[in-house]
Amino acid sequence: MAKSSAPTLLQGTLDLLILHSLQRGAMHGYAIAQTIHLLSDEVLKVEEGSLYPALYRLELDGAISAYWGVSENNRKAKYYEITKRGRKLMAEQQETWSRLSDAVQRVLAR
Amino acid sequence: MAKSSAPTLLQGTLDLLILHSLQRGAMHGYAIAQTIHLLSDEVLKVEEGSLYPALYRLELDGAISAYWGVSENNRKAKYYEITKRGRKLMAEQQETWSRLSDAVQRVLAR
DNA sequence: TCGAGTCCCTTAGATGATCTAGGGGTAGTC
DNA sequence: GACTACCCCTAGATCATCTAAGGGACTCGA
Repeated sequence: MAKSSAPTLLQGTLDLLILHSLQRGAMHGYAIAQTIHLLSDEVLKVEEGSLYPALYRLELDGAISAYWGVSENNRKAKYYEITKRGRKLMAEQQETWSRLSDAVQRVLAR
Repeated sequence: MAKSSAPTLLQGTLDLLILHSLQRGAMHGYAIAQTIHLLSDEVLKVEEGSLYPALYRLELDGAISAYWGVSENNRKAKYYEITKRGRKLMAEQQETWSRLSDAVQRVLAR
């Protein structure tokens, strides 16, 4: 029962992190994972088996759109852009995240 | 796909919140849920269907121990106490929570 | 030129926390 | 006598994430 391995992500934050990354412009999946890893000072790690299904979900939902291109390393890569709907979704999720994480902080502080 | 209803809890924080609540002394389940609700300024809401299985898990794991008693309202109630093992677990989970939520904050701030 | 390493994508299946939605019993109050 | 608040329990579903696999293509050093 005791889960020994440290989690690499907080449940429920992946979509938000992805959408936030895409705000700076189109990126391919692999780069999104790297960006999150780096911007979090290597604390957060997005597994590929989590990332790609999440991208698929977000695309289905209309939050992002995809097109095939070529990466800086000259490899075929699927680029994602955030849509208007995606920006709205991101704002909502960021608001929710703030509300809840602040609430947890409050409880733990008392 | 679009989940419309606002979540009432951050996934992965329930055990931590419960253990933290029990630090002040023994409490019965119903009161734990109320405490979390109140201390979070009514933002966090613990459903009974989440709470009791979590208490059962924690007891199985040896993080808390239980005994039957009578509540302030003169009702039969199951009281829980945090164990030494539970305090250790709580410290670890609090550390993990801080690390990860800070990391999310960092990413979102950039 | 060949092998290793990195880059990039995909997917099936397992896992596990939480919620939904039911159940039931008891005490106090109108 | 009914109603409300208090208190506990559990089966089943849901859903995000991870594990673990597989594959193709480019680059660079030996």
